Amino acid sequence: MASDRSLEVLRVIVQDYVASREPVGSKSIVERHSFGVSAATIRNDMALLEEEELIAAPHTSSGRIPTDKGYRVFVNQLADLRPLTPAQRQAIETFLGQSADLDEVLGRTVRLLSQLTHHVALVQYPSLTRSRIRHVELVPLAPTRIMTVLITDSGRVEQRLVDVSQELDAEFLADMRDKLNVTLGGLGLADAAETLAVFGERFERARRDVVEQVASALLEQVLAGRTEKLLMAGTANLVRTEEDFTGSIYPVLEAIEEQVTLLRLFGEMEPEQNGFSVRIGSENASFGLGETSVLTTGYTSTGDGLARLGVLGPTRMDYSTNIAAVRAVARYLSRLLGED
Amino acid sequence: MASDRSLEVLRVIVQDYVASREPVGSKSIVERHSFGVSAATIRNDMALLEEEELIAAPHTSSGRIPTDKGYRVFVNQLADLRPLTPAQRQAIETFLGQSADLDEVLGRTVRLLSQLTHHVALVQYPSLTRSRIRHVELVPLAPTRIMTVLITDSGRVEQRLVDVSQELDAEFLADMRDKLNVTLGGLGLADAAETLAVFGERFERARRDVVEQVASALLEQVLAGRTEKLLMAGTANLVRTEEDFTGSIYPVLEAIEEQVTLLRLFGEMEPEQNGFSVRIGSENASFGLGETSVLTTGYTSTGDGLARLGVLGPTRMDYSTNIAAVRAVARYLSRLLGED
DNA sequence: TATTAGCAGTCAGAGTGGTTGAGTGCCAGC
DNA sequence: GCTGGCACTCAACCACTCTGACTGCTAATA
Repeated sequence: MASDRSLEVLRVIVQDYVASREPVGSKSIVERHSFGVSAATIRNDMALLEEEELIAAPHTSSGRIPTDKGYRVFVNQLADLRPLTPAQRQAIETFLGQSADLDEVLGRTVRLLSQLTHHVALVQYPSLTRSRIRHVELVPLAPTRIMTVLITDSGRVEQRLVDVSQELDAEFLADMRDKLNVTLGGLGLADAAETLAVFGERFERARRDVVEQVASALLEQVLAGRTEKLLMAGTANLVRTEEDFTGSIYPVLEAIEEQVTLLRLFGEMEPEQNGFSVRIGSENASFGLGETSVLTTGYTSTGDGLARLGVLGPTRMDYSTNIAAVRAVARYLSRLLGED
Repeated sequence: MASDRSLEVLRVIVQDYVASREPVGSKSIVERHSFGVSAATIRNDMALLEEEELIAAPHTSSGRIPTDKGYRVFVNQLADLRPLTPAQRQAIETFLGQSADLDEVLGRTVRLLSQLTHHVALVQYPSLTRSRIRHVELVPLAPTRIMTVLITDSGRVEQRLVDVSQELDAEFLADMRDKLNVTLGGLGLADAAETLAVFGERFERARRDVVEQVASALLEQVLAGRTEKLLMAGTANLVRTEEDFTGSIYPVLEAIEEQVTLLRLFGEMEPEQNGFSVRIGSENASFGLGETSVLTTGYTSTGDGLARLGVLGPTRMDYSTNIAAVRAVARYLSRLLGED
């Protein structure tokens, strides 16, 4: 088993490699850190770490770099999160300080997180699955065309167009809207789906067809609410860190442009400890992201852990600082949305 | 002045260079194209073109590549747009065939255009400035907090939260909503702004404060409607064409992530001929996009030329094919949205 | 006057070989 | 368990040469 000191050696190797992007040698370790032992001793420790596959040599006569497994051990041991600088705290305050609607708050959040970490930031919209229907609106656009608008208590607004088979007068529309709101208001989405399926029965025969057309549009919206959405910012940062990737970063960019991929990834990120979750390098290989790490944490919108946010960057990243940033932003965002 | 043949030579230089990414020499021209003259003659023509700064040599003993000015002459002369392949037409049909709401149609359009051209695709939302208010909705979220929803005839939906200073009962809210809809319905946004400014006067003193809070939220939305929005897809393609940029593509990606930049660029793109507009290389230098070309055309949403869409890629791109693709997509989209 | 063939000159890029220096692995001694 | 020392390895760098793809020019030709 690796001794205390060799774990410490792993720690400084990760730190120095992240900072310099160059393989770390035994000599530079004793120079930069006060271990109180000679380079040869460090070499012995490094041999140990290499045996356990926590570090590896790009070529025979070079320093060592951490393996994915090494990063994993490093992160798991990570106790001291580097606290944010006052300037960073300030940035969070001013960025998120003003109230606005959900779209705008999340948009600002994702840009903020990307600026704080200098990596790609991701913010998932609060899932609709657990939220409740607050209001339904029907807007006539043309005699046989209406727009249905669904508003949930998480502040999300979904719209859809529906063509109906007969003309609808304003009165009838208002009546239907009121019935919909009375029936659906406050319902969870799953219950709403059930209710909508039989909603047509409340109306007279002649109107039933058209009501069911509207209801099925709403039903689609309710179901579509489960197909989650996410925001992204700072993809340019991937290019900035291009050298951290062995091949081209094209496939990486392609993968993250595919929202579905990221949503699956988010879905797999079970919270490990106090809501926080880290996936390192090859752990993401199945998503075409084998050279990237993803840090996420949950944030709450209405007192319930609904959605996640985080950053994505090269495996060689400053975990300590970034974890602190993700946590801080999530905390602020939760507080902001919790006020609702 | 450049002769007919030398313009033809320019044409094949652009074509071959775009296809091969390598400087084009006189010998390869006579080999690949049947000019019926010798390489020496072509060289004379090339000397002419170089004098007029339409082509340039990366270094003394190499072939020639087109200058930005050369591309410009080439594009202006472009008569034969390469028609889309049947497969591409098919793709457009199936992609845009199904009706859905505005967000989804535009989202699909931008992805489609990016796939057709293999470049970054841009789609501007129909501007709200010329559109009219279709409906206003007020949704109570909490006793002193409501959400205002603004729906325009271009199908756009804007939402905003507003905190008010006194509790509002449902009746009063319904009354205010009805008054708002009667007053604002069908109004252009400029007129709506004026009307909203004095809207409070219609109510009794005690309520005036709270009405004005709501009205000013709506006013903000009306004004915010002018801050235009655009969608982007296919940024990964910029990385694919990385070699076409002299330095890093980082600043390019940064520039296009800044929506404001692109919107300014779009705003400057006056339609040159039949709505189509091309900006080449250095013509975009002021936006940090001096090595990219942008092709745009307008599309119509409600019978009026409201918004633009287009592609952005390296100056060295296949103008003929891409112009055809942009045009075709704009035509389909106009038809689709015109049905409203 | 427009075109052509031939030839000298240029130069990026690829290939070669030698050198350097950072860094390891190992061993004998403390 | 730690240390100093030494032989060994190998990527990175540099200077150098060689090659081949071009052009530009000139003189001959239709």
